[in-house]
Amino acid sequence: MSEPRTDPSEIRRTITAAIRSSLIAKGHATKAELSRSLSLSFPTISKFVSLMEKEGELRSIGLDDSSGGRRAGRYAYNPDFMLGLAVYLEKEETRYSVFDCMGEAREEGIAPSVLTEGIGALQLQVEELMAKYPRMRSLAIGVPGSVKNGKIGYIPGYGRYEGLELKAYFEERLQIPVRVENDMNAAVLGFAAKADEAESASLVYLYFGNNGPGAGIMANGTILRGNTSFSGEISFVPMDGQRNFGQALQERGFLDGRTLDEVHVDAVARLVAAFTVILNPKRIVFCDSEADEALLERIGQRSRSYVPLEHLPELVHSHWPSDYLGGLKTLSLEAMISQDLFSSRTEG
Amino acid sequence: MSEPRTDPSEIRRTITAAIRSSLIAKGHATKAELSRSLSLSFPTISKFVSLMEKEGELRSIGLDDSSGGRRAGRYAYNPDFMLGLAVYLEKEETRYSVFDCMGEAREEGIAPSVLTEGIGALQLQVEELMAKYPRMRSLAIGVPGSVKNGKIGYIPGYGRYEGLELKAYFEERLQIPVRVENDMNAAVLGFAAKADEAESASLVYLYFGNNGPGAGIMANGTILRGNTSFSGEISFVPMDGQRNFGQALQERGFLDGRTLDEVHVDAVARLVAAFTVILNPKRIVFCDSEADEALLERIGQRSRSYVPLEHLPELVHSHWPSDYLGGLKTLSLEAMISQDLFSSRTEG
DNA sequence: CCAACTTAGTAAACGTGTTTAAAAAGTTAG
DNA sequence: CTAACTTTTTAAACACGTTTACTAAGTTGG
Repeated sequence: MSEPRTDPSEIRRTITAAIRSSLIAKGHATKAELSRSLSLSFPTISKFVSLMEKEGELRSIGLDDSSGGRRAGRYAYNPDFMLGLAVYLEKEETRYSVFDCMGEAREEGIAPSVLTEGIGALQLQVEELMAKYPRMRSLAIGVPGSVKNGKIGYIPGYGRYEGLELKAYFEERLQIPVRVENDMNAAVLGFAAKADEAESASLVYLYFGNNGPGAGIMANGTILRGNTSFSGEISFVPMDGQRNFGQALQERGFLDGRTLDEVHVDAVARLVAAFTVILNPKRIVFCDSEADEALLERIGQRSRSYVPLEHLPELVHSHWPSDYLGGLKTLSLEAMISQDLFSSRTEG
Repeated sequence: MSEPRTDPSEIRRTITAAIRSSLIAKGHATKAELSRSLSLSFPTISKFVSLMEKEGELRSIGLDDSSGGRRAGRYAYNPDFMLGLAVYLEKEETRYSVFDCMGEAREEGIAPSVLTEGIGALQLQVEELMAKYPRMRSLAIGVPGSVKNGKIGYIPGYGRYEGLELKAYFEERLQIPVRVENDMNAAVLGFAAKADEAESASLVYLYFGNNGPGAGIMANGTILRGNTSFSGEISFVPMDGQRNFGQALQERGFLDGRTLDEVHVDAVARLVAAFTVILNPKRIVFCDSEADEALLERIGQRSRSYVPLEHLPELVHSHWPSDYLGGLKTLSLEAMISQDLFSSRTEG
């Protein structure tokens, strides 16, 4: 009961997106290269590339050296053509980043938090940036709560955002595609994009914060949300006796901005084992502010008492804020890339 | 870097598959209905349907009553056009089922086990059935071991099958599409198909056998295999103290064909909690031979001490053998449906 | 029973990606 | 520096789903 998509505008959109994606990933390419890598005929690629160049989206960057015949023209994506905006809402502040398709930041900044103020304040901040950057073409919003289809679910401590259709709200008002995602899920997306993981990879991003631990989970290349958006609430994993993981972390006094204490190694190892047995991920990522190399080594060691070594995921650490932002950029970029060039051409 | 599929033969295959799928699901339809539900133009549907009728794949079943205008011709899928074969390898025997696109069994039977004999014996059994049913168009094989891309991985106790490219082996020799799947994964697919789960559903199928427990896991609509095909080896989930789930089941003497003992309720509840926290599935399915309604109620009760009630999955039981077979049928049917009508037309 | 209306199906024109043929632009050997 | 060869690009013919116009077949009211 799947719907084949054979309408011309859909095909055109797909081809445009493929060219954009390929050109941005590779940096530059010739028409022949695109034709080969995208499995589209040369004339089709030629038509699209020429049109996109005329629109200013692509730039010719000269001719290749000859490889035995006529020299090929080489094209690059024009990074000024479209910009993206990533906004992440935090307790104390709202952070934002304006960036181009190469991921280069054009402007980054911190604004007052809107979590207590409501959506109007956020809308003002976004509209200000859109006015300043008229080529803004997509928006990604990261929030510290559960999200499903652009709608905010449970968001502890910020009741006025609960149940809000954030994606629909901004798409209607801004007329650009909007993506909304939970912070941990964005981080796991960002890490996967950075690490250039295979499309079907499974990956877990762990965070042990002051507001209780959480995990972002990617399985078979997609973000796991679960039936009631409860996926990743690892605080409830049963441990020894009647304790759960959250309680185990707090016992013997848990961190306040400090590194994850070594006394919690066993609790984390049990968690790692549970993930291994259920998801069998390729990697589990820790925040580098919470776990260093030595600690990961100890956790890995301990995990081996629960699960055979050959099935244990690689335990790595990474910079959480960068991955979070990277994930939002990835989401924004995907939305940007799949836009139809001809749908809303109001400007000359 | 995705590859747009614009080649004519691919589009034709997609359209044919969509018509088959829709017609089989609905039982019958008119051209206009198909055109609407598949979002394809009437002339295209008309062309395909007429051709498929001429080939004998569809049958006209008369005219509808008029709904105010010319009466519409109604078409049904011919269940004799293609047959599927499901084979599942077990220790003591090989079971098989020949069935049509409606899932109706045409022949079912038991043959000697080939797990100790090797692949040659299996090939003979299959070829015999193919000779008897010349309209056999796809084969699904279920095995009690891990499978990835049609290749058998770890299969405890049957070393001669380990590492075998089962799918490639039979596709080459039989010239029909072949699917190979692990038994628990097939069961979860079968249950999902039967229960008509949403495409993005998460589902876990639990089994506590004599050879140790296992789980089939579906997340976001796809089967979870994991990085080293270790997903579902729930025997290793850490429990109280230094025990794991497998050991907890065996302590105090575990079942021999008997119902899951009530003394293991806490162990299962901890397992349920782990799944809830990581996958947050909609349902967890137990074999009805291992757990009855009353026991599920007790497990559910106990689980609530670990995880908030509103996030707990529904605990249900189902007939494992039926679900296993159903999953293989689903796989076989999918392969059948997506075949190109014109690729290998040797017969008149 | 015939005019007006409704729904199903067919035929021709159209749009768009592909295939095939030809031209353009370069390299290399003698 | 020209003949033979490569590779890139353009142009024309083709294939196939869609759109549009039209024909077929049925209903209903006067």
